[in-house]
Formats: sequence, C-alpha cells, structure tokens
Amino acid sequence: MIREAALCSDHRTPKPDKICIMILDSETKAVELPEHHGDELRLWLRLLTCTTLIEGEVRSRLRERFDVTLPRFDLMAQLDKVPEGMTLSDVSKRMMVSNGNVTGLVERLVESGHLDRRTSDADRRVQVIRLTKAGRAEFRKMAAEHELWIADVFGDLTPKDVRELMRLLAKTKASAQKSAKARTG
Amino acid sequence: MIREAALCSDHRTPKPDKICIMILDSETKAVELPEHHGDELRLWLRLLTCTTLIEGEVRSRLRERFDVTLPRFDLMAQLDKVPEGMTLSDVSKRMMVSNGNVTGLVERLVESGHLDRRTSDADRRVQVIRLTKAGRAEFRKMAAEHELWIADVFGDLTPKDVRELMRLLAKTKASAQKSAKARTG
DNA sequence: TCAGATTTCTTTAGGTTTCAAGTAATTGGC
DNA sequence: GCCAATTACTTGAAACCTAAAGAAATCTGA
Repeated sequence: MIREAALCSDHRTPKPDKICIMILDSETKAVELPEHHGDELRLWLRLLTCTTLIEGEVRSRLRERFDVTLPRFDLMAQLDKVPEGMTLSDVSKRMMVSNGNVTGLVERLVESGHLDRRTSDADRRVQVIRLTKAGRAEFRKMAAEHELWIADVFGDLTPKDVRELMRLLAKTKASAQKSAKARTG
Repeated sequence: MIREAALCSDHRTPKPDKICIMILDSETKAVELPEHHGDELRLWLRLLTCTTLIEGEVRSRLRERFDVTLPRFDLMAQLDKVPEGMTLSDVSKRMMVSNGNVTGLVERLVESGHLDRRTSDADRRVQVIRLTKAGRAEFRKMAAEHELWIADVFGDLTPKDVRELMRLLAKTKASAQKSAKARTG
C-alpha cells in the first residue's frame, strides 16, 4: 500500500527541469514510477482552457452582435478565402469536422441565402459551394469586427510573445500530427 | 484604388517588432491603416487548430479504447480531484459549459452507474455529485492511458518548450479573461 | 416577518457534432 | 465492357451544447 510520495530529479534526464515521482511503498522501499507526464498534461489542460475561453468569448460576441453561430462564421471564413468555391470534402477537411456535419451546416446557410451550392459538371458526386454576394458582404462586416475582438483578447501579449507562441504552436501542431498519424497508420 | 502595399514600423508603438501595413492609393499617397491585427488572428487560428487536433485525437482514442466520450471523461476528471463531491454549479464553472449541459451529462453518468448524486442537506437546491467506486476505478484506468497519449502528442517538445508554452498560455489566459470581463462588465 | 432578489437546478427549443450506415457516381483493373 | 473498390455526400440516431425561461429554495433587508 502506498504510504508517501515525494519529488525527485529524474536520473534518465539529468536536466533539472524534468522531474518524476517517487513512491515509497509499505516496506518503505523507494520505487520509481516508469514515467511522469504531469507537465504535458498540465500544458494540455492550459491549452484547452485558453481555447475554450476565447472560443466562448467569440461565440458570445458573434451571437450578440450579428446573431450568428460560430460554426456558420467559420464556414463562411473558409469560403471567403476561396472565391471560386470549395467542395464539401474540402470544407470538412479544413474545418476538421465530419462530412455529415458539413452537410447540415451548408443546408442551413444555403437556406438563409449566404451560400450558393451547385453540383459539379465534371463529377456529379461533388457539390461546390460559394459565398453569395450577400453572404460575402455580411461575412466581411463580421470579420472586420472579429479581428478586433481577437486583437483585444491577445492584447496583453507583446509582439515577441505572439511570435514565440506562433513558433511553439507550430511545433506542437507538427508533433500532434505526427502522433495522430502514428496511431492511425 | 489600391495599388501597392508595404510594411512599415508603427508610430504608435515604437518597438521594432510591431508592424502595420501601408497602403498606397491611386494618387500614390501613403495611407496608413488604423490597425493591423493579422498576427493575432493567425495566432488564434493556430491555437484553435492545435486544440482541435489534439481534442480529436483524444476523442478518438477514448472511444476506441474505452467507448467513452470526451465530455464524460472530462466530467469524471473533475470529480476525481474532489472525492467529497461537487455541486453541479461547480462542475459547470470548472468545465466552462452551461448549467443545462451539466444536468444532462450528469443524468447519463448517474444512469450508467459512474456517478452518485444526492441533494444537499444544508441547501435543498444543491445537488452534490461524486464518482462511485466503480466510476472512480474506471476513470483511473482511463486517466493513466490518457496521460501517456498526451505525453506522446507533445513528444517533440523539449522541457524548455513546455515551460515556455505554459508561461505564454498563462499570459494568454489572463489576457483573455481580462478582455472577457471588460466586455460583460 | 415577509416580499423581492438571488441562487441552483431543470426544461425547452434550436443548432451542432459524431459515428455509422447507406446511396450515388466515378475510377481502376481485367 | 463490366465489376469491385473508392470517393462524395446524405441520412439517422444519440449525444452534446447554448441561451432563455421557469421552478424551487434560500437570502436580504426593511
């Protein structure tokens, strides 16, 4: 039975910044756990907290100022970058959401007149969607304000902080993609 | 009509790392845009991408290995930290989700035998929920693997990277909270 | 004491999201 | 040409999520 826990420096990585946990068992024999990943876990939770916080803020403001949901805004943002339009699969990949989700989302945005949807001539399985003129105008108006909100959210970060975060998040993204790829093969 | 764009240092903030965009109009008169927030916007998108990527990975693995959803896992994680239990409001605040959401989530976890729920004696409005013995055992099993997945996801980051990201995300969180608070009053 | 405000939770309506199964069109081998 | 595999999208069921309205208990301050 576990009696006590203490921190110790990790012999496998002599750097002073990596630590592991020592557990003293009932016979008071020191047993070192194979790994300690608490730092990474805390980092993930903090990353998640930041995103949830900002996402909630953006969601509230979008609703309050424009009565639009975040997924709709995101979809329009994707389309705004590609005037000639995209297929539903493209949107699905870029937004990192499922195909079925995009179908419903597009359905409602076509219904409300923001999107134009047509079947591709070359491949009749493919649906190409684009912003309508009205949809684009409305999006641009929202996007301009949105940019200011985001600037405000990150307002206390110095330009150096922003650069450094960009660099570290790029590294994180690459690492996560590698990990995901390794799992699915 | 816009003819050309060039970068210049921003007179409002003389630091050399902050930039803004100069636009030269049809009369070739330099017109400085009021602000340039593209960097912050790109940072936000990258942050969101990282989180979505990792969240999707964790979601897949949780389903595949334990047939459990991420929200259920998150709720159990909150409760595991507090053996004496929490109120629904506490959970709602900690998970940063709506009250109504927690009601349904708890409903299903009580149903499946992971959670114990009772009305507080001191205040009959309050529902106190705790992990059942079975719920705790199952969570601990999942959490142990989860920690390894997260370590793997961040595997390419050095301990220094991790520390630096922690620091910058703490700053980001504080900045975002300040911004949110300023809006709602 | 007691009426109004507040807190805690539930309910409702509408939208978002995933997964899995299904349909239709195309592609690739043979 | 033809059939199997693949690709693009849709559908359906269950879960998740929010905002807003509502019900019940408690608190507050005359």
